[in-house]
Amino acid sequence: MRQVRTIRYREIADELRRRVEGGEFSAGRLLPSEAELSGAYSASRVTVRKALEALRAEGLVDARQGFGWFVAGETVRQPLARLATIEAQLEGSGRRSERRILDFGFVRAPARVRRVLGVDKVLQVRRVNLADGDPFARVTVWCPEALGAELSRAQVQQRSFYDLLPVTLGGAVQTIGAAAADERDAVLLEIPVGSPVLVCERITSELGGGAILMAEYVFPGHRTEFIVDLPHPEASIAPSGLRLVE
Amino acid sequence: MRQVRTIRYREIADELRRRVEGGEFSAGRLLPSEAELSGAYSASRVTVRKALEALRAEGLVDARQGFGWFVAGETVRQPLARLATIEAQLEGSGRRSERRILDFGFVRAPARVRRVLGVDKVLQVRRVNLADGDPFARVTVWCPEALGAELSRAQVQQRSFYDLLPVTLGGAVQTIGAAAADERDAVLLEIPVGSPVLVCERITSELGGGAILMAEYVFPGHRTEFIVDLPHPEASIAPSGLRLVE
DNA sequence: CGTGCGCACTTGTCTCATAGTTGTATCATT
DNA sequence: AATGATACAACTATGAGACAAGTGCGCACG
Repeated sequence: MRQVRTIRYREIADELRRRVEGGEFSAGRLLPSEAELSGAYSASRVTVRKALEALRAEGLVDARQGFGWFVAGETVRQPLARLATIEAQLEGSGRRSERRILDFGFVRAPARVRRVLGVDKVLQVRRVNLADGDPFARVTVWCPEALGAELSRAQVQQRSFYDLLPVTLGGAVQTIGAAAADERDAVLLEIPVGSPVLVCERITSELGGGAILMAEYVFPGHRTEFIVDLPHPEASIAPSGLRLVE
Repeated sequence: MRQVRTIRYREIADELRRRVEGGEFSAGRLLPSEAELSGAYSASRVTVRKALEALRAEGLVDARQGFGWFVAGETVRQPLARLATIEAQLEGSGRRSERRILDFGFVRAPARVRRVLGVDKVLQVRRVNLADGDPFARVTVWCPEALGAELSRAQVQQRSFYDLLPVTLGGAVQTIGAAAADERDAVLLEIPVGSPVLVCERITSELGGGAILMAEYVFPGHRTEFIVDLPHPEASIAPSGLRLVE
């Protein structure tokens, strides 16, 4: 029988795959550093890295420079309890968050936006939100021209509308639905055309006033989910909840 | 013993979340100052702040400059506390609701259900919910064999599990995601294969205990959407003057 | 008695420093 | 070609500290 020449980095990759899939490193926890693994498996860092990169190619793990290796593929879970920006929630869960502005301009509002905000001309900003470098949401925000007149493209890229607007926010109503990705969103979110997406619409009101901000969010279905904490399920019919659309 | 790599600020965030949710700091009451927490956890103010900001992103706490950190309060919990059974909501909106049981039996639980409920054998009920005669949800419910042993097929057809189970329900956690309809669900819901659906998973716990009921809901995307009312924490914060940290 | 001012304390936001991590080379060895 | 050894750059989490800005409170002063 011929001696099979084992390739060390594949052995290590198999071993690590076993450990990761076995749940040894739960979500959020880091894998041992390359240096530690190097010691544990008596292999050089080069070899350990090759193994880890093989697993990254499979989508099992991922790494950030200066941070470490971690189990990948956990969906972004958005707690749906309070009025917060997605960016804040991402930062809070330790992810890197950026925005890429697609377009920025003052336009005549689409019919529905006109009806909700009660104005004709609006600032419309389309952008893509990235989580750890991957596209994670396509967002369109509309705000009345009067309020948005002071805003610049650079400002909108760096901070959220919630931070920028010079008003006190009163609350919001958000709807969550499912749809199929159209071609434009599919390209932006790097998913196949027709794959399921979560579509949300959020109408934010001024404290004690009417609607001042309207936004549409499109999340890829495989990466995102909302999570709702229900302290007392026996309470009955609510203003919020599931709604049948005609 | 191998050293587990952790991220300090996440540890502190978890610990603080535990303390806040455990009711150690009642609503409106101040948390210890960043300096105190820094000393208590032997971490720098930077790290403590990162933890607190993570909790703020979740909406659990908030802060005001020169004042302190405080629990964001019960006031916001109520509106969301009422996502009751789907049937109750339908009845409330004046629609006729029925259930059609697809199958009813005691089986070995799927892996995930086993992990959540912590039991091996379960009662599994699959059904379709109808609104005004049209299918609008495919539901699968799992409950531990011990609890479901007394239930009959006729019973689950007529009443909801919430009504039937002889325990006091404590709360639930529900996730909402998007997916594509597989063939089986497509037939049941009378929609094309691959069309977008809302997929929800609800884990209900016994009062003061662990998970006792797990359910999966599949709604056709074109007919259903969730609507959520999001109050703003700032609006409900008690004004200054309340300063009660031992 | 009331009012303004300062003091102590808080969060918000910087800077600088350090240790540990991944990313990416180069060169030698088997 | 796979592996080992090494070096360095870029990045991250964390620590320590300084300062600005906001808040609450009590005290001196009018």
